[in-house]
Formats: sequence, structure tokens, C-alpha cells
Amino acid sequence: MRIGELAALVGVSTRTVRHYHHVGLLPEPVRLTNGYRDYRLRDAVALARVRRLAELGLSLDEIRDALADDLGRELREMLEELDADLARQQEAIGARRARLAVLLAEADLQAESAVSPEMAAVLRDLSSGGSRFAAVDREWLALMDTVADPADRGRVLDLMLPLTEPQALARGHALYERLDELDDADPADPRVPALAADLAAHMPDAMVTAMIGTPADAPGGGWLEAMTAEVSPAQAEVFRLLVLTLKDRT
Amino acid sequence: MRIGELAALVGVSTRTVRHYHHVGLLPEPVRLTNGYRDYRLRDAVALARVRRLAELGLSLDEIRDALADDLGRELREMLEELDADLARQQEAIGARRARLAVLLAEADLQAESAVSPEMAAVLRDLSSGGSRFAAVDREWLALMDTVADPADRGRVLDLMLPLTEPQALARGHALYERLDELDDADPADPRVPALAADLAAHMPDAMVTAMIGTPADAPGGGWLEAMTAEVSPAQAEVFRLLVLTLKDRT
DNA sequence: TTTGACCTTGACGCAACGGCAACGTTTCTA
DNA sequence: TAGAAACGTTGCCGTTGCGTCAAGGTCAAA
Repeated sequence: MRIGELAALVGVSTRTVRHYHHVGLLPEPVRLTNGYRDYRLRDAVALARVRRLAELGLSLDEIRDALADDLGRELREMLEELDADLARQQEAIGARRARLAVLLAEADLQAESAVSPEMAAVLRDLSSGGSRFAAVDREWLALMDTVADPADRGRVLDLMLPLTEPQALARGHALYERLDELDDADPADPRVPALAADLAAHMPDAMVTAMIGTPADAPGGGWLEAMTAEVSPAQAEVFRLLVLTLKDRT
Repeated sequence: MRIGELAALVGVSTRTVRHYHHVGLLPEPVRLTNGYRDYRLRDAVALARVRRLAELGLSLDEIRDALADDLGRELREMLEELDADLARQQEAIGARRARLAVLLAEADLQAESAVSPEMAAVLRDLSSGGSRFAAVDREWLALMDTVADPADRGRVLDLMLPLTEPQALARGHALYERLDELDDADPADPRVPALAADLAAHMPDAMVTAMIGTPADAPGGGWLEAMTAEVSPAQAEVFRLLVLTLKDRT
């Protein structure tokens, strides 16, 4: 047999056969005088053996190990491991499909699939003012929504919901405006501690504990540093004081 | 933010961030005077967007397309396609696990997992004689067992089973011996046509139609050529006559 | 001052082949 | 009998999504 016949017989490409030679999975057969490889039936059997394991999902390395150990206990362990692995894959795919189903159902209602639809609603409410600072806050919330795992995502939403009530929104807008006014103010400006105190008063307890409690190295952890870097010195000072105040509150 | 902070914030490696820059998924931010990349919150938002789609299983190319088309209809189609793809994967994995379960159950009984256990039993029966020719036949059957898809595999077994009955086995061994005797005989030897006729008489009808009916380009198709290449000229001639006889029989 | 923890670009590695180049051999066909 | 088609040979690059050096430059703390 020449390589093409062997390949057709077993149902693989000639490239695959040569690849198996290259990686030592299949012994090189004798050559004819013209240099062509000359295969026997036993080569086809060996190749079919390899393919059988490959199609079960074993890597070529694993197949080599399994065949080297002459089809003993080793193979059985590998197969069990493989089965566990496949089970995990099935679960993972199932979870992804579940998330997809949610996304697809919601996509019928709105196309803003960059964030979850609940969070999109929250962001719409918050964005009714033109505050430059509100924009930073919105970016931050959008980030939290994408970065957190689904369980935390619900918690973030719960934290935000009280702030979307009409009175809270009005007060929030006023606070945003006061923050905007500090854009090029001095950090020692008297309005700074006043605003920090009012902000602290405006924040629900649950949000406070969430903000203080987030470990610095978890995803979404360096929030304070990341936000202060975005704002002016006076605004950063507001944050510093705010965090101090909140820490006292716990 | 520097690249490490950004990466930690979103929960990826710095290498991943740079990779996304490299492939154009994430715009390069401004550089500080020392050459460090300087990220803003919106970069984190963009990165998190990308990750969100990536974790759903979209390829980076698809993510680029989806984001370029500004989160419209395109994305929805891709998600649906992805869902269908995942469904197919689930099915494929299920099929593999089913095959694995069979293998594992049988591995308790015997370790000869290169061929299916039923075929292993058939091969044991056939191998009771020391005929060199029987060895070729056994290789061939082992190959058919691994190469054919599961549906065909059962058919092959059905074909073989009649030959494993005691009387059939005895006659089969006698035929093998007569084939072995032709190892270095002349193709014109009078024993050749006689043996071909006896072989034809020995083969069940179902096996005949299976052998004649297999298309030459299907997997396992070139069986005649592959087998004749393994044997001596006189034995090949037996085969030629055998096939002629069998073709008449259909 | 010297670690040590960052950052930079660049390049190789990975799994399992597919595909091409550039060339020789065999086989079919006109 | 010539030429084309269909095989064979080796070798190298491309794929995916980064991980992992290598060989530096930068910056903060001890």
C-alpha cells in the first residue's frame, strides 16, 4: 500500500499519516526504491487503533503513553479521567447556553447587550443629568456589571436600585453638580469636606459595606485608586474623606 | 492606570491586554513619558466588554466584527449561531461519553480494548490455528472493526458469527491450511481454482454481498487490493478467482 | 545602592494538522 | 510517445489565544 491508499482505507488524510510518523505515533514503514513509503495491513491496523483513541478525544501524547503501556491499567485511568473531563465540558457548555438564552431573550427587547438589561435601565436613569462626573460613575458601574460574576451582579443591582428612586435621583444630581464644580478647585477648598459628608449621608448602608469590604486584589478591587486617577485633585480629596467617613461608619 | 492594574481590575493577564492591542480589539491608550501605557476607566469598560463576549465563546475575530457593527443585529445572529454550535458540541460530547461508558464497562472484563470485545471473542476463536494466513485475516478483521462506524461494526460481527461455530471453524482451519500451502506455489497450480471454489462455498451469502457491495472509495473500500498485496502470487490468484465466482453468485 | 516589582518589545511554543512550494514518479490519455 | 493528471517526497508557514521566556528600561522601597 502507498500512503494515499492507507489513508483512504482508514479514513484520514495523508498529511495526518505523515504527522503521526513525525511525532512517532506510527512507525515509518520500509521504503520502495523510489522513496515511497510501503505500508502493510498491520500498519493500517495500528493507524486505526490510533484514530480510535483520537476520536474518543485523547491527545496524541496520551495515545502514545497508552499504547506504550500496552493497553493496560494506564489506559483505563485515562479514559476515566477523560470521561470526567467531558462531563465538566458538558456542564460548562450548559451554563454558557443558559446565559446565552437569557441574552437572546433580552436582545428582543433591547440591543444594549454590553451590560445586563437591568443595569442598562439603572444607567439610563442616572444619565439624565449632563454631569461630567456622572459619566465617570456610569462607566464605573458598567464595568462592575461586566466584571463581576453573575452572583455579585445581582448584589450590585440591589445596591443601585434605591438610588434610582425619584427623590434620590434629584439629590444625586445635585451632588454630581457639586462634584463637577470642584473640577479645578483647590483640595483645601472648604466645599470639599462638606460634600464628602453629604455624599456619605446619601449612600445606603449596604453600599458602604460593599465598597469598604471589597478586597484590593479581587477583580474590581482597586476601585478607589482607579477612580481617583480619573478626577481632579479636589475631587480625589472628596473621595479620600468620604472613605474615611464611611470606614468610621462601619 | 497602568497595564497591571487594568488587568487585575478586569481579571485577565497583562499578556492578554497586550494581545488585544496587537490584534486591534482594544485601542492603544496614550503613553506616559516613560513609555508606559496609561489607561482610563473607559478602557476597562471596553476590555470588560470584550471579555464578556469572549467568555461566551465568541472568537476574537467575531468579537471584533460584533463590536464594529455596534452591537446590532449582527451580534444577535452570531449568538444564535453560537448557541446552535454549542448544542452540537453537547451532542457530540454525549455520544463520546456513551462510547466511553461502553468501553469502561468492558474494560473491567478484558483489557484488549484495541478492538471491540465482541470482535475480540471472534478473533480468539479464529486464532486457534497457527496459520500465517489466518493472521492476515485477523488483521483485516481487526481493521474493519476499528475503521467502520458503529452501525457497520455490528453488521461485520453478524457476518463473522456463523464462521465461529465449531463445524465452520474446523472447515475454516482446513481452508487456511490449504491457503498456506500455496505460499510459494505457481499461480497456475491446479489447487488454486479448487481452493477458490471451496472458499466460495464456505462463505455465507451475507458476507458475499458485503464484500462485493463495498464501494472502492468508501473507508475500508480497497480491501481486495490491500489483501492481495500481502500475499503470494498463487494466493492472490485464489482471491481473484474467488471474487469472480462470488460476483457470479449475486 | 541594591533589590524587587513593575513596564517595554520581540520572539518562540502549544495541538493537530491544513496548505503551499518545489520537486520527482507513475499512470492515464490523446 | 508525449504530455497532463494524479500521485509521492520533504519542508516550512499558518491557524487560536494567549503563556512564557529573553533582554532590557523604570520606579519605589529597604
